[in-house]
Amino acid sequence: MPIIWAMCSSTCYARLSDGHPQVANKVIHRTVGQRIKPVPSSAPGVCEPPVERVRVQVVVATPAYSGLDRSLTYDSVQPLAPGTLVQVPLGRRQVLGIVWGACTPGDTDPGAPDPAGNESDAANGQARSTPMTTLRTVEDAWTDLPPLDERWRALVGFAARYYQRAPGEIALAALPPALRTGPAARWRRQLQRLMSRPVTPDPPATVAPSLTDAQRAALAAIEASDRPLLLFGATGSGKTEVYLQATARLLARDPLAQALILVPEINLTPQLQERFRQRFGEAVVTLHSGLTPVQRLQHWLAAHMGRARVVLGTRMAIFASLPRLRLIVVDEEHDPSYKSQEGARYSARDLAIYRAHLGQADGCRVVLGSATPSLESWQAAALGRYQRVDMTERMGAAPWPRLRLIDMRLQPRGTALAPALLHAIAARVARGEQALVLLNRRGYAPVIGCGHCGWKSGCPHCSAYLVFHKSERLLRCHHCGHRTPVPAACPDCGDPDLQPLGQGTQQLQERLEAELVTLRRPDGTPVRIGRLDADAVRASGALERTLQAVHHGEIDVLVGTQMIAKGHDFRRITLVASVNTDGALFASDWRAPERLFTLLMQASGRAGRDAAFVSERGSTVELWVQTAHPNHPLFAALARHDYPAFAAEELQQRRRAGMPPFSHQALLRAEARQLPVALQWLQQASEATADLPGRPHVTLYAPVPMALTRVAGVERAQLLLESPHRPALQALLAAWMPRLHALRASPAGRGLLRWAIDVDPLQF
DNA sequence: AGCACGCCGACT
DNA sequence: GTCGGCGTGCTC
Repeated sequence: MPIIWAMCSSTCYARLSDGHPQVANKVIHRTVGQRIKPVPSSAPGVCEPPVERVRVQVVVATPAYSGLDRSLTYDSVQPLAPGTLVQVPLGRRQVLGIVWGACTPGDTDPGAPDPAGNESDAANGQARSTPMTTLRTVEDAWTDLPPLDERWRALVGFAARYYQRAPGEIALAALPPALRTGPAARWRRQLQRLMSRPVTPDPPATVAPSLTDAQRAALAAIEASDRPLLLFGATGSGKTEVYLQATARLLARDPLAQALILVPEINLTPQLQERFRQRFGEAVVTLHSGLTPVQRLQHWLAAHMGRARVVLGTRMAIFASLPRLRLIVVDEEHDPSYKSQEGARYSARDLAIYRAHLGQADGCRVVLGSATPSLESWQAAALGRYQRVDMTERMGAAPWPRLRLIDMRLQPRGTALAPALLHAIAARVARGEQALVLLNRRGYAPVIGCGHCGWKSGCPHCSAYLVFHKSERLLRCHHCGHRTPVPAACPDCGDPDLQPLGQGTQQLQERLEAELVTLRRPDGTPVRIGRLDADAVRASGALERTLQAVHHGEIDVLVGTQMIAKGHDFRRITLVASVNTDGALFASDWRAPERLFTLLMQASGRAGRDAAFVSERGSTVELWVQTAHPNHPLFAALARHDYPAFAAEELQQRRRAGMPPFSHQALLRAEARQLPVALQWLQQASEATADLPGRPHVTLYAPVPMALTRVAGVERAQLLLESPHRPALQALLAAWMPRLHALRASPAGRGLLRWAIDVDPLQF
């Protein structure tokens, strides 16, 4: 006992004398465990006397607001190359870290400023002079794995600086979770198994289809250009074949080169994945959140070791370790899912540009492809920063769908589906054609209400309505997950007359089933209505089953949210309809028109993919849109499938209003139990910018509650910053961060739950 | 973020 | 008299 006492901290001693045996025992065990355990070392023999002790800078997964946002200094018994994975003690835990700077001699004067060549540390070098004697030791180093290369670290460093996060947070989040959490032994086995596998066979010799002139021109431009390439190609114009052949030619030219293909959501584009597999076989790996931990580790390792030649993945794949990366493709570059909405809010598309820039000396190219590019990219091409290549011709497809606008002002109030549209759908189904019906609301009805007193089904935790899900007989909150049985009577007045208000995909499906129940297909079989939304695809395999059923013609009408507009190549669809369009047209979000145009273009691209099928039965291809604003200029451009015209119009408005891409924005978000706390903190944060660099060029707006103020019992508010000058905004944000940390810790931050900065926000 | 400590309310 | 809530603070 006396020995233990001597090693205990003073608090522990005090506890013992307090006479709380249980508490004291807990403390003793922990303290003793920590102090007595000999420090394991990867080179036990050289531990004493220290031979080549060095200090290393290590980043670990600590978020920016933890205060530990810079690299940590550890003692090491051997020099470690930057990029080496290490296991280090942090508090009572052992965590995975990455060596981030060059090693420095271990015998430096403890008080001397950190001599590591780490600029961020040098800039914030105050109070970093941890005395040598207290330095803890690197526990283990994965020296059998090649270190993460300099370019990768530069990418992570840039992302950290630009998005105002800790390098360690971004770096560690980019590694497969199994590496971070799994036991080292299992990880080593994986690595060895992978190393012992035979080398990836060369891609199968497939016959690539011959290219159109436009495709050949695009291919040539990819190889010749020293700028990012914006591939402006209509749906069905053969963009994918350009990606495939650009990749094939690269791999043939350089036997070690790697290509990175980014897609918005891999589950929704099984056909793209299949084509890459067919063309490149084993040389392709995927990287996305749907993989099992072991798969993700294997695929990541394959990329890191250079065994995978092609990585096909979602936004997270932008951080894959690819030592011989020579080509990056961002397919559907306008898609908002490239912008991360939690954690470090990075844009994979923007980082792709930077990553290609980092690899430019080695001839790394980047291609952004879209039929409806983001206005940011469109403007960059107009300014010559990107090179634009057009592919306007649709291959093998029928003429563009004709736009049919249904003026909802002329329909009886509350009409969900205009009779004319219903007839059109029925006519097509009777001819053996298919229809796609878009409705961006899942569930049966977005809200239920009391016809007597006006009560509506609000969520108790959120400032949102509970959505009525008829099949489950539940009211569900789509924001916090709250679920409750549908009440038999109004909770306020007891009236049993509760009505579903508005229409969701479930109701639309039910409605169409009822309306078309007597209808028969050409072969005499009854009509089938399918549904595709987040609820319908929750069950595993449901998505694939439904997609297959549409392909095989078992489903005649597919109702769904925007996910039905993406990527699928359905051959027999001749009619696409948007049922509830106006919500997006006049939303408070100023990017809503852009998203609507993109969605409707994308959706109409699903129709008439097979020209022969359409002409065989003398049919036409149509896009039906129900709207109360048929004269909106957006529809004029849509009728002509004229993205350039739409972009020109929208850019002109943006320029006048000083909106992106003519300005750059950042949001400071704050969350608190009480709204005033969040608002007041933002106000103080705003005032704390007065003397910051860049301030004269930055506009700060008043703190406001978010559009959806309360989610899961937390009130959210935000402060918008805007500047025509990106460096000014960046300088302000960087200088602001330490003050925000201080403000959080001060009395002003009392009651604040969280805060975060979102650079280039997409959602407000 | 984890993970600890510490100080207050309901139970064996 | 203990179990357990989450508020505050620290981690090279």
